[in-house]
Amino acid sequence: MEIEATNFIEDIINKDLKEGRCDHVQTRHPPEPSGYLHIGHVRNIVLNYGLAEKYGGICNLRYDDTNPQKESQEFVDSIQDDVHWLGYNWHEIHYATEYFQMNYEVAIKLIKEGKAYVCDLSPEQVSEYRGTLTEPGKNSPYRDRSVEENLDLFERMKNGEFEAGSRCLRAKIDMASPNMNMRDPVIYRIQYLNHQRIGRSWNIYPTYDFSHPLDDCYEGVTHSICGPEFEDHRPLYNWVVENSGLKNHSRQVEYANLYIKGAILGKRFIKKLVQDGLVTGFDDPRLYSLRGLRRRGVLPNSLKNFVLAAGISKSNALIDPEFLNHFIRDELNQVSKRVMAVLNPIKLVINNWEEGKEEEIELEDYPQNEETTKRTYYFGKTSLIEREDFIEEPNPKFYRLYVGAEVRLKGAYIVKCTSFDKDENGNITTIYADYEEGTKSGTNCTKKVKGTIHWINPNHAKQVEVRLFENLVDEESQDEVEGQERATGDFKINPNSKTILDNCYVEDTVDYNFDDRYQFIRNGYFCLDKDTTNNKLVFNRTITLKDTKKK
RNA sequence: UGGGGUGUAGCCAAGUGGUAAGGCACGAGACUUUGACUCUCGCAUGCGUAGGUUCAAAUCCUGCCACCCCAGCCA
Repeated sequence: MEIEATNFIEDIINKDLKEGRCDHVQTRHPPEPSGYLHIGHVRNIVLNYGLAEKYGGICNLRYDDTNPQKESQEFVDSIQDDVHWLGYNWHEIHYATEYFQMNYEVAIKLIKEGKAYVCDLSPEQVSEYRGTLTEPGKNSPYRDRSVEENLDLFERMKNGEFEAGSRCLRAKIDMASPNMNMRDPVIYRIQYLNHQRIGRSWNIYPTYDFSHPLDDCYEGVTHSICGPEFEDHRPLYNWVVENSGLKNHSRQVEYANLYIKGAILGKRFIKKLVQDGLVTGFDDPRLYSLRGLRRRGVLPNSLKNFVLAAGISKSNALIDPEFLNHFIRDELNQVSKRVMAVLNPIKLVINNWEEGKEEEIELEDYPQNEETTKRTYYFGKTSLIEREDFIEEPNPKFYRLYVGAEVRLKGAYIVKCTSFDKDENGNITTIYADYEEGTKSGTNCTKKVKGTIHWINPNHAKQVEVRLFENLVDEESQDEVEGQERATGDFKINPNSKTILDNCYVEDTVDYNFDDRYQFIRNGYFCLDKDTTNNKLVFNRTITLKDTKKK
């Protein structure tokens, strides 16, 4: 399924193209390598790579690696891997740190033109001088230093002569601006850190506000697409570009964030879950990290279709998880191999079936496709069926097994339940039924029954481990995790978020592969997990089937 | 509180002066060797709110309300 969607960003691009503000489209995907990618990043990735693709332009991957305090090589590697998994390719790969010399030269130009100055105020003082939301700031006493002194001081900052935090370079704009970002923003700070890519080669680091617009211009970016939090940085973005003397003028376009109700997003929250041992790692299947989703069995196109269908607007969206689930199911339904598996087995014995006799039956691998392959399976006297497919006390809304009820065994015969055994503790141990001749599936049997259940022949079964997942966050505290910033860590973890069943059976007639997706009839969509316990196959349930059972 | 942004159904979201697209969810029915899938039908006299302009307003104007972002030498 290909989702076609246009949005306001394309309107802007079309207008720019039409009015000659640009003659091509170039975007960039600018992650900071400070965490693993999660579903909230997919929209940005789809937009940047997708728009470039759509307009025949290019999209570079550019790491915004200007703050070594939060970054590491682990994250730069994982980001590339995740982008590839989503099916995108960058044109070139760049790092903000590549442009440090060029950034530095622009800074020198600004100083020479009296548009930037070295400030000796401490971080606390800078904050004090900045004023508040309602009161204007006041000028730094160092604001009017001579060009020569600024040049000298900046050079010495670069040479590592001053303590970190003791001085910084600031753009000289307007301390009384109602926009806090324009009150002489810091554009360079001193940091003596070992950067993952450039080591200790620089003692001064440009801030995002300074490097980002410049880097966009160097690369020839036409549309710099970013989150809503940068909307009031746009005047600063433009100030930097206009005062840089660079030819290319990129345009910053903001769009709103996308959140999923009940999902914990945000790098720092996911990190906390991992650190606290509440999840097994960044690829825990319960997480909405790309790694987690992937291990859970979600296919990348489902994610793309989801963000495309959700649309792009300027109002922050808190989306119902069922909306995502729909796209996950939709794709899985098309590609999954149908297989019978019993998760919670109970024995079913056919009274009127000859002991030891097995009959070949035919099952379709992909009944959702016209030209499906088929496989042979075996029906015998004893089967394993799902415990919940039998009920002791009949209920009019229940149309599976109870004494006297008729049900079809998928691919085989219609059977009628006759009795059941209980052990001394009152647990049901065996169910008995009669099969009806002439009702085999695929023959021209006209008899119809309400229910069809799946089963496993224990002589042709693999015992496997199955992992079922539910929402990580306790439902009652879901409201507290609505938005990324609101997820303060107060949420409760759902103790049932992960269930491991180790007494499950699947047909042994199927070849199981890591890349394949399976629908266990009536039990949901599954994929193989890399972990194996006791040499048993381990299946993760990606998602359940839609449940429309009448209550 | 100064500035910026956003308010269309339970959740997303089209709409740009001509009488409220679409998807998810939900409800009813058909089909069915999966209570899945598929199909059919239903689902806003209403567009945050109060006024105003107009033959005509979700769209234009004015006031008000709600939510989000900004006072890092983070991005």
